[in-house]
Amino acid sequence: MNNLPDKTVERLSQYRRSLNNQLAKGKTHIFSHEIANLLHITPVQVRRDIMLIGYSGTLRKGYDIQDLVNLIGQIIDTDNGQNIAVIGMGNLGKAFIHYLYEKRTKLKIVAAFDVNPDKINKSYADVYCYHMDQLEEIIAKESIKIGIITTPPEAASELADRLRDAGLKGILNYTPKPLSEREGVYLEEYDMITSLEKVAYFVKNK
Amino acid sequence: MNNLPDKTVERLSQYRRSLNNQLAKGKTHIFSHEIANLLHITPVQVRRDIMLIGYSGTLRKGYDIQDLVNLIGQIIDTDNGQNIAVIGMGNLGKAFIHYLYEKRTKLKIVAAFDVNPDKINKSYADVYCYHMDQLEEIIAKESIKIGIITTPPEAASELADRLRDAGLKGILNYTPKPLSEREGVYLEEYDMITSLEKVAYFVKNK
DNA sequence: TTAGAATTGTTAAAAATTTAACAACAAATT
DNA sequence: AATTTGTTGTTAAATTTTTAACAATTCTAA
Ligand SMILES: NC(=O)c1ccc[n+]([C@@H]2O[C@H](COP(=O)([O-])OP(=O)(O)OC[C@H]3O[C@@H](n4cnc5c(N)ncnc54)[C@H](O)[C@@H]3O)[C@@H](O)[C@H]2O)c1
Ligand SMILES: NC(=O)c1ccc[n+]([C@@H]2O[C@H](COP(=O)([O-])OP(=O)(O)OC[C@H]3O[C@@H](n4cnc5c(N)ncnc54)[C@H](O)[C@@H]3O)[C@@H](O)[C@H]2O)c1
Repeated sequence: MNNLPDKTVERLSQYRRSLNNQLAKGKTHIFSHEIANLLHITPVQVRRDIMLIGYSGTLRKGYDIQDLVNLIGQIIDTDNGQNIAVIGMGNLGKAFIHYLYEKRTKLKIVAAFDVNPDKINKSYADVYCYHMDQLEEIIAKESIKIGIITTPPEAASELADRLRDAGLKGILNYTPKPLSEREGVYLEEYDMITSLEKVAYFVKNK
Repeated sequence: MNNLPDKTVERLSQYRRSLNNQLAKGKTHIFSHEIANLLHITPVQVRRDIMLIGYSGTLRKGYDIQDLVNLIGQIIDTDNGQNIAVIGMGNLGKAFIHYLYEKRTKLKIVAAFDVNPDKINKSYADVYCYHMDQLEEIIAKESIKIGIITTPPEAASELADRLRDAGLKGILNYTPKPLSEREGVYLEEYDMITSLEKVAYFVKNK
């Protein structure tokens, strides 16, 4: 199950989120068009994605939500979860820690790092903040494989090297400075301004 | 210039960001492959996008950065900028306000809204936070056209209706609850968990 | 018990996006 | 002055992603 289209992988994550909500409401089965409504995409796309991961629903009864959630888990989770570090315990770093803390997911933020003495050696939402000097040590000890960069942009590039050298395999960069690719490290970037300017463009032109 | 592919619009925003950095460093001209490196995409894609917006560089000299920045501005900005509101002055709301405050862009956050008395009637990074009761009034007064939702997810759906009724044309939803489409309102969603699970998937499978 | 409605799974078609290929030509080098 | 090198702009091809179409099947209810 390792040749799924990129876009399908993204949607699987969203399916699971919505499906869990439905489960919480006591629903056990769901139709493709219901999932589609939840995510405002088309039912065909839902059915096709589900086909690609090799799951089958029952005709006229829909998909068993729990089964589907489990299967998605098998595909996108690792068996015992993956440990994550946040580097830069500012507004954004805190927002993410707080956010992930509320969800129970296999992705777990197990450490934060900063250089500011005010932030260090304290916990925020159960995540302990270490000094940057301990970066390599803690990454090794906690076998952290993914890092989220929320420092000021100036620090990002050097930091990414350090993370790579410490053995990280994935980096999520929220800094507005785009990073160059590093061999063996999957890189994902996000800049809010891109989203915002996209909205602005469509507001202007539609 | 209003039939650009979605993906090109997204990239234009990123081009501008990087180009401005280069300008700041005193560079005046740039080659397609340099832009490509900055964003880790291919030079062809850069050239093609630039072609689509109708700009021409000079052979063997590259693109005039200032001209290109100006042209991108003409395409994605409105003439006198666009006013934005943030609803929900928590960690994430603050992070965005702080972030946009530092950039000089035509997109300007002119108001924040919250229900918590601790947050109301104070300014954060020059943005004044109003009580939700004043939402419609301030939106009209400041002719706000775009809203960023950073409240708890429970509030999102009702809020989106209220924003639509108040005349907003674009909504950026950072709440993990996907909103349904509203006639006449461009909607963009972002959920960090999707990015994170995508990284986790590729870390696991590559 | 038959006809009609609803829903899945899948193949095929369409649309969107990215990549390749290369002609044109300016600048640098011989 | 001739040749090589580097770079753009653009058309065409390839790839990826979305949408359409529909056969198969189950349920509902006439
Ligand atoms: N991509 C987006 O959508 C988006 C949105 C908002 C902010 N941002 C960016 O995210 C980053 C953080 O934003 P914020 O509002 O949380 O800023 P912030 O100033 O609140 O937080 C930055 C934190 O990083 C720490 N830090 C500074 N240098 C460091 C270093 N070398 N190593 C480790 N930690 C260091 C600081 O002590 C601080 O705690 C900024 O780069 C900002 O531009 C991005
Ligand atoms: N999409 C993402 O990547 C991402 C990341 C982190 C957090 N989040 C989400 O963003 C939202 C905000 O996160 P946060 O960490 O800033 O939370 P927070 O609790 O710090 O902030 C929420 C703010 O909204 C205010 N609020 C509550 N109800 C409101 C209402 N009805 N109207 C107006 N304001 C109201 C609260 O007073 C508070 O100030 C949450 O929904 C969270 O799940 C999303």
